[in-house]
Amino acid sequence: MTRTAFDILVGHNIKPSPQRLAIMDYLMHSCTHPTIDEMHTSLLRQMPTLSKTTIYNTLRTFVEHGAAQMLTINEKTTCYDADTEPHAHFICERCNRVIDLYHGTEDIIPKCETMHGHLIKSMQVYYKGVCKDCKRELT
Amino acid sequence: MTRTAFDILVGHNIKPSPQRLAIMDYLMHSCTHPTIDEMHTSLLRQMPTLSKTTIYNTLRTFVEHGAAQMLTINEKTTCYDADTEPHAHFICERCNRVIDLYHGTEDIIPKCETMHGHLIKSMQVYYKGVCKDCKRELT
DNA sequence: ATAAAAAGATGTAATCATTACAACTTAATG
DNA sequence: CATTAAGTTGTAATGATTACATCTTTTTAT
Repeated sequence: MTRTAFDILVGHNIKPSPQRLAIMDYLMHSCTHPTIDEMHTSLLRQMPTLSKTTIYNTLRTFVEHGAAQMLTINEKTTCYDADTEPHAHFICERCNRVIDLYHGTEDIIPKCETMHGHLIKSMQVYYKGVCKDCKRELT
Repeated sequence: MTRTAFDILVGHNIKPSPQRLAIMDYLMHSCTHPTIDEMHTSLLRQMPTLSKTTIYNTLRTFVEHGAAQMLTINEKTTCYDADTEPHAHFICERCNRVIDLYHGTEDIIPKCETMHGHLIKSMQVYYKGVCKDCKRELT
């Protein structure tokens, strides 16, 4: 039983407006960690009146309610991930793709509670380098 | 024997111009992970002609040569760290301070070589929450 | 040493992601 | 059904970063 965008929103106490549902649905089914601009461009087809401001507002809401995470791995533009399970991200300096890495974070997650007296609320692990595909093309 | 800014620059094949030396020296002796703007404001006193563009150029050079690391933990502005040893960073959502955390990264560093076929060149670990001092003030 | 070329620094203008804000629309409440 | 709150939209403002042309300093070759 896969969770729908509706379930996710309601489960995080976010009112499911048509715009929010469309944005969450897009984010859930995208594996490319889209930017605000990409989401806007793509979603305009199915929702021609959708404004960029709404996407900004919506994603801030999602992040505040824990329904998505914001990635600042790319200095240029922020991107987003609907998968809120702790996992690392890799960015390729050549093709700029952001790729999920599901290994490597287990060891530092337990320290998420408190650390040196600071209250830890979230964590991000970012790797940078050259992805598998670009590596091949560079030979 | 503490390494000087001169040593660091020469050791990373960066020509030690007066501006670069001043910037590296400031970065090395600062524990606050300064932004470009903060560096500019502070360094203007001792070097009144120093331009912001030069600081941007210089820090790009430092990062490219591995003499400093760029931190994108704060969505608002990029900040920098002259300590290139792998360590984590914590940002306080209340006072916005960026604090070094020297524990928690050892476990994932060994995976820095390759991972799922990707070539890993660098890594960042970011924690967010409320710092010790702000926690106390909130009681 | 000196002229030519390269590297570095500076200031201004342009770019572009993000935010502020006011007007408008839709949903909730009584 | 009327009133209020919540959500959406478009435009304008902000502010970090970059592009670029000019100027200065350093390096190289004659």
